[in-house]
Amino acid sequence: MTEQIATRKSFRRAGEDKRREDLIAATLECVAESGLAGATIREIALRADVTPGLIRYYFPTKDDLISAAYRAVMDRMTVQAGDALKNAADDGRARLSAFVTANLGQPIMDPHNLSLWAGFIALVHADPIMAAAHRDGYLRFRDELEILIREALIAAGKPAEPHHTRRHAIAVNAIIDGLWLEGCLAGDMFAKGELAVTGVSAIEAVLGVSLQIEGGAA
Amino acid sequence: MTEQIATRKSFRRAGEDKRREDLIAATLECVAESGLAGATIREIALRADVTPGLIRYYFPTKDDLISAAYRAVMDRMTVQAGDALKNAADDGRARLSAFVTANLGQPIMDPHNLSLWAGFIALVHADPIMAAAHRDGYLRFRDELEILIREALIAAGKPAEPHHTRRHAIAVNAIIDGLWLEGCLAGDMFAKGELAVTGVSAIEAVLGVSLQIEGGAA
DNA sequence: GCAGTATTTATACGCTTGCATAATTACAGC
DNA sequence: GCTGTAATTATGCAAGCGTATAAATACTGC
Repeated sequence: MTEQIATRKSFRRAGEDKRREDLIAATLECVAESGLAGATIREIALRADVTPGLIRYYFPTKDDLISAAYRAVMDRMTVQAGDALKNAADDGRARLSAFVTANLGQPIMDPHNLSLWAGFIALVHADPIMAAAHRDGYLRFRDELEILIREALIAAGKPAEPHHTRRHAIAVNAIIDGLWLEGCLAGDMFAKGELAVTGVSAIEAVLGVSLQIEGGAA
Repeated sequence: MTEQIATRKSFRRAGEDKRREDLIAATLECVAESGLAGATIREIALRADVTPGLIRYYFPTKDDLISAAYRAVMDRMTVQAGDALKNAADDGRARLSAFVTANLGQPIMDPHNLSLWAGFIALVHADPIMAAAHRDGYLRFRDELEILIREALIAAGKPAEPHHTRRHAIAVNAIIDGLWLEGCLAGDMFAKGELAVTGVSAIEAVLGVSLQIEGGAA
């Protein structure tokens, strides 16, 4: 039996980018599993197979890490929704439909994402910097949506005046957010794909346009 | 100059109900001001003008207090929305419209409420008790909404089959939640009453029913 | 190979937290 | 008024938190 004297942890250096990524990933794991309260420096370090001190080397304060993680989640969701557009048909209606469906299905509509998001939203009220970060994200999302709506209206041969598309964007954004919430919080109460269908239908009604075109995309 | 020896805090006994109310109110103040993280036992006790130990007398654990506070918030919002119905006309369409408008205006659509709500939602994923509390509130709200929708459809002479009203309730609930979110987070970006109007319009489109009847309610 | 430095570990400090327990005190019933 | 008890305060503890700082180590350039 070898004497197990306290020995210093062996380690390998990792590039700055890699480390930051790993630390953010570990943070998201913690939050996903036990909420923001469970995302302690020590627990995060444990998951990243690193000692707590190192975190401070890359993120001066815990808030820096947390807000970086928040941005990462938002970016990830944006990218995931964007990917759905790449595979969509050219038609504006199909694109809008694909966008909505992507946002109301896996992996975006996920309780873990909600936990993270809610934790941050709770901070928005107290922290102006966080509030600004959130507003940026919100406006970016809504602008993207407004463009998709305009394209869908045009594809359907309907007028697309800015005054109307803005209001439509607000309403459609609400539908997506609201259903996303419902799905994240009580996904088991709905059949698979039910919320996506519900969302597309509601949006069709609001826009007065059918988003289903014959021989739809895959 | 009187000797200021450490003297025991004087106190008056309060009824059990009153104390519970006060403690919950103090909890809500804390959460509203600085998020769930700011709602510590000591800070809550301070606001309620009570010593920390007393909290344990009424709420065995902190989670008990927090979840009680969450239920209180939900109940309050439910009551406020319900009040709007009392003053509404008899017509099902007017009632639905009033309900939506109430939920998308003061005092329900308020950043403080959002902070509270988000803080709790962040816990739902990790805490089964909190999850149950939320689900109860959600279903109660949606059921109430479904009844209003059915009445509105009937008032408009439209069929109101359970299969349809359920889906409608899901969609309308999403619209209300989504717009409520938008308003709470960035109320200054919208004209007063804009979101309520947007919500009613969107719901009219989804239901295929006009909620505005000639000589509308006050 | 060797020296220098950026990266990582180790250790510890000061604070705050939720919770437990014992001592006190206001009130109710007689 | 006195007594008993329920409500409240006071005190303290053990654990966990974020952060600071110094020592050790893996890698880089020569």
